[in-house]
Amino acid sequence: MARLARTTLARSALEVAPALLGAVLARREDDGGLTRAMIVETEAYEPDDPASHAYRGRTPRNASMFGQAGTLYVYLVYGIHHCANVATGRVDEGAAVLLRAAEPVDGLDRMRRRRPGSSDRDLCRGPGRLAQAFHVTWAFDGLDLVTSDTIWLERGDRVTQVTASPRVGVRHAADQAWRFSIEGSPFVSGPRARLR
DNA sequence: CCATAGATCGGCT
DNA sequence: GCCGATCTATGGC
Repeated sequence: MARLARTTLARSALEVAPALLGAVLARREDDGGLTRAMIVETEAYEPDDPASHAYRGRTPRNASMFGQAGTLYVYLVYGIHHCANVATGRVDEGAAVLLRAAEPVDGLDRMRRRRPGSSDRDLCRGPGRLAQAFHVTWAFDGLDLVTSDTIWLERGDRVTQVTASPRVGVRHAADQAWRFSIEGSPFVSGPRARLR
């Protein structure tokens, strides 16, 4: 499987977010096990975006958002869940795409082990679940998805059926339809399965 | 299916 | 102090 090129990620978050649909997130674990899932839902966070962690400038926490395109930005929400993002745009710009949900492809048994009781549909359905299924924590913050042999992105088939909708759980800029998902996929997250 | 509550803690106002 | 780019369990319809 061909890796996603850095040039693909070095565009605005609003361009990269829909482009990541259909791509595959892959992870090689210490024991050699492989985990893969096709991305079905993303959200864009731009530099001038009040909902973005980078909106008020660079801090130790969000530093990875300001790295080169392809840098992995991992943070903790609600004191419990980790979320995985891909830095986009130019160095020091502070833009990123949140990986919200994916359809499991390989390593389902590993994901199930990390998420006991979860249905296969729910293994990667939501940013916190996705991070847990892939065992992505703060230890992965700052890794380069373009060159890392631990976690990376692979090119996928072109996706034509894309739905745009408001981002989940954001208070500011709630009118922006900056959440992108593969239309009709049962692996998309959200309070309700219905979008639009 | 839908709504609500509780968990839990790092980072910033 | 306060508040999240969330998830799960539970209770109602």
